[in-house]
Amino acid sequence: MAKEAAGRARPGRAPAPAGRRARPRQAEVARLAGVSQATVSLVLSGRDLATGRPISAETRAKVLDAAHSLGYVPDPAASRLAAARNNLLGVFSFTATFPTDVRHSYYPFLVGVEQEAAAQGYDLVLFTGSSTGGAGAGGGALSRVRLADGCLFLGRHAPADELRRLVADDFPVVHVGRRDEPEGLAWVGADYVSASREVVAALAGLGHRRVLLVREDDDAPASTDRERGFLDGLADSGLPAGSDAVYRSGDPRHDLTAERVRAWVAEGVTAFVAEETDTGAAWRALRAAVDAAGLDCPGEVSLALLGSPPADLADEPAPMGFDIPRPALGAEAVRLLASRIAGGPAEGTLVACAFRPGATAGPPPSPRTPHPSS
Amino acid sequence: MAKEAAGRARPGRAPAPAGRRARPRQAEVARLAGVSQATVSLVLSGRDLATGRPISAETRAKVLDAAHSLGYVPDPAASRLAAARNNLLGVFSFTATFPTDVRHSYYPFLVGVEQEAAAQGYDLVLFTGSSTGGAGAGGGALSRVRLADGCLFLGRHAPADELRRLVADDFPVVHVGRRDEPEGLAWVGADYVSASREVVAALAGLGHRRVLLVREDDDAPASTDRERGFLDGLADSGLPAGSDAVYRSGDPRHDLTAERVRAWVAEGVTAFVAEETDTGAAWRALRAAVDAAGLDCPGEVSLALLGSPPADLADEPAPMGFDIPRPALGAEAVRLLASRIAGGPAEGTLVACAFRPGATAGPPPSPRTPHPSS
DNA sequence: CGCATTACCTAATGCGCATTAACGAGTAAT
DNA sequence: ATTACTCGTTAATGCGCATTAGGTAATGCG
Repeated sequence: MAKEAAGRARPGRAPAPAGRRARPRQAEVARLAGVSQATVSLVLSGRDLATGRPISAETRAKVLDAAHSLGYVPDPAASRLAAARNNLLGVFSFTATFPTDVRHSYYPFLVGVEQEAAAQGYDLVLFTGSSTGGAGAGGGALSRVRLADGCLFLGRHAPADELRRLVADDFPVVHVGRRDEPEGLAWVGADYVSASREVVAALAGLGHRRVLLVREDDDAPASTDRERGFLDGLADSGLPAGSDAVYRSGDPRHDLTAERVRAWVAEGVTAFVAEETDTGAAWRALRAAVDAAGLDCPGEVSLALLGSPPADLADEPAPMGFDIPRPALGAEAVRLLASRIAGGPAEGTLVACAFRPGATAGPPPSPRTPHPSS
Repeated sequence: MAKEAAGRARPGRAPAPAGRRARPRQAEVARLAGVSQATVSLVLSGRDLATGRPISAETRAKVLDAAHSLGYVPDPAASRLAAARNNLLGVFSFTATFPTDVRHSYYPFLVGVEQEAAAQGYDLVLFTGSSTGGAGAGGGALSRVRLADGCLFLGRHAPADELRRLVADDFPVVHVGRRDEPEGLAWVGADYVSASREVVAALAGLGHRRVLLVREDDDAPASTDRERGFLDGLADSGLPAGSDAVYRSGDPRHDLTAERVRAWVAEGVTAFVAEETDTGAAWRALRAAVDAAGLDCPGEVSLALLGSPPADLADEPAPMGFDIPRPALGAEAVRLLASRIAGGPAEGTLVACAFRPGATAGPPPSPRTPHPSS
């Protein structure tokens, strides 16, 4: 082609402003060590040992010395471009700003993520949904995320379309939390169904025959799974699992009054179960209503929470329920992501929750007065 | 050289596994639009308009259409490699894990950082010091950081050698907090000297003649600045500013006893000032000792804190002192970093703190009993 | 009508690194 | 001694994008 024209055009970047000594490149290391750049790359990436690539110990030493004396550090952007990987894992959270808010706290997840990432030889990079800077064309999340080899998404507010897009491009993505929406999305989630079922089984085992679930008006998988587990649990124990076993309210704090609780108790309900949410509204409302109704908790009614109590109620007696193994979930997510990066399948994984006996449940009161259901 | 050999070797990356349709490149956009890749780059980066580069409106439209219909998103790694910039700002914090701990909370800074970054058209990327993954050779921080165009460093635990290295490589770095150590490091800091001085002036203005500073055994600039401001403030008001005006303890909780406080008061000290630290140890110890000594706070002794009270003491009466304008500091840091990226100088900037009258300081007790000092 | 502009666009090149075909130098086998 | 390898290293190439020197067609000027 125009090969003979070579030498005429001289585009590319202008040389760095004089006086600025730039960071050393592999080429400099190579020159100092008296070898080629390719050898430097082989040695420094350890690909020689791993793939049984033959590099003499002497050359290795020369290269490593040179790299060390120059203080060589690889350019992650170049690595990613050339090798399509740079050992970086992205973590994307869609909180308002930084994932620093303790209430929404992703923190426990992140602990597990961090540990497992380190174990797998990955470094972490965090992205947030808020900064909608001016990164040229394209959506905010989409572009930044590709700096890393793969990305974890936290929180139910992960925008479906961006996720869909990443999945379509076959970019390794793992969502923390069960999620069906974008077909082909990998996720890890807590097994709310089994855990909720277990809680109901425990209550039934204590002798409760009428158990009521209090939930908010939200159709996230996290909520529906709990309800399903609850109903399954009732069915398991042969208890009535009709729709009147679930009380659903958009504003429990308002709707869940002491009178209502008393009415339920009069009908024969001996145990209440609340779903866990960000705010813990259902649980708070339930506790408050039971208190207001003057009912003794482990004595007259039993309570359970399908999750962990909010942080600010940590000093109250632990409710019966289950704990989400958040660090384990995070770690599992990293493992799955690593597998995806390596070309593994995009599967969904459930992690079991730990049952918590707590101190808010006991046998139903008195010689059980049979209330003929219906 | 071996130019005639061209065509024989066919290295480079293996083509993507069949079936995986990859993310679109500029080349695809170009093909669809019927123009060259270079034109696509020009149009999409807006460099045509900015630099008065002549691109016909028709071509622009064709390119933009094509890009949109393909859902093109730029690869940040490639951008960074080619242009040495990708509109990403790094934020590096050296907390144990993620910057989620409320106590060390960098949160207020980050709020400002985030706002200003968005305003300047940058997106943010967070790094943490903990993940010491296996990113090949080289230090953890050093490599990751270069993904971004520049980086903010938070916290006094930023490792000096890595910072030095980045500065030496002329990588744009701004440290949040005054810092002299690596020569040529840009920083933004709060003006503790002036603020502390102001607090002392306020106490002197109330009539106090003997004021004592309680500080921890730490030589970070944040501490020494406060001491200097304190001493300057004493000098300003003509008060004795000898070394006995400062009580320094490695473990205030232990050393700062009620007896000691009583002794100081007997010597004529009427006001105490504590430095602010991560833990708030000095302030806690001071409060506790004064309480234990049975001294009424605004009445018999005045107290001041050179900073903001720890979060868990937020409901106590606000101490006299000053507040660090953390969001403003964060914003200023971003401005400075942007300037550095654009080639600006590596300067240090002080931001003024806001004086807080509080409720822990009043006039000294009684008809001032002149205690001949010494 | 010939030459200089001007307006638009493209070819060519490199950023820093990973990858791989191929080559030179030994060594073993035939 | 020639072939057949193995070992150690390098040259060449491209990742996806930005950049810049030209090139080409349309226009201005005398």
